[in-house]
Amino acid sequence: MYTVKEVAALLDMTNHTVRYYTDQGLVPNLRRDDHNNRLFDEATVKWLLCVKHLRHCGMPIDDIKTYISLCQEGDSTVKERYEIMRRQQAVALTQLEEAKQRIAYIDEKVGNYFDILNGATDDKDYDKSTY
Amino acid sequence: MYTVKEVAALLDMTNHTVRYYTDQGLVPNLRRDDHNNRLFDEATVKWLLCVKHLRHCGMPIDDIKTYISLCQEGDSTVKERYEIMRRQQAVALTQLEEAKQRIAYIDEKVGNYFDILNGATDDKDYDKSTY
DNA sequence: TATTGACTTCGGGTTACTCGAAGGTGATAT
DNA sequence: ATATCACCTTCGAGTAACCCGAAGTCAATA
Repeated sequence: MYTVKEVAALLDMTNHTVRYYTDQGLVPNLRRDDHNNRLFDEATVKWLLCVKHLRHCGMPIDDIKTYISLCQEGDSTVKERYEIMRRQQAVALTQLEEAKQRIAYIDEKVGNYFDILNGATDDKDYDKSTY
Repeated sequence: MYTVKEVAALLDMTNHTVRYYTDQGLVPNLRRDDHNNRLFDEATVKWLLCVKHLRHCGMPIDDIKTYISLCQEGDSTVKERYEIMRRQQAVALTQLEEAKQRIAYIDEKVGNYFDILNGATDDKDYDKSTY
């Protein structure tokens, strides 16, 4: 059983965000202790992780809510859930490519700056417009 | 020379976002034609690309503005810019790892759903809590 | 006993878009 | 000639997803 703080640390989000997601009804069957404090068991942590991943795909809260509801409805919704996840799979792959491009871009910048700081001479042809 | 729409398509952002960034002063030396329409040359497209990458690292608009200003100030700010980019490099690497984890998570979901849809029997031991 | 610290709810604030209205321009179609 | 596009512009309001802090509760520790 985890508290808000613990689960936030575990999944690398803020306490505020954890509470926000639970308040939005994105975490089914969330328990409370006798002082009304949120208590996360293994299952609720998994839901929260699912929410986190979908959210990081750019899926809006309301759409995540829909997906979670479908999950609760049983096997009849498997096809629909499959299609949702397939779409997020495509999104996630695009994100990966973008992340790589971003890294390539930044690596080049860092390299350029590094060379300048270390007094590289003009044996490299810098594009002045990039700094 | 590109119009808003063209540069938006080129860099894969919305027209609105392109205008928003320029209005925020994130694109130095942006030209206008005689009808006040924004005109992007190679240099301004590069600035916009830089803004896009930094923004996707999660850098706030105001911080990007600061970075752009430093760029305009000449070589005296190279060290500071280097340090900024080093930090974003770390962020970008973290994002890459997260993207990979996200993909692994979603791939597993998709695989599970696929197996169910294709009438897989119980030779695989599904964790029921994940659907 | 008093302080510490983590929890709660609630409501306002912030960021970065996002949208649409209202209007201008220039090219093409009737 | 004029209408209809398809762009562009500014501006201001709306939205999503946090983000923060106040005010209060409770348990454990100094």
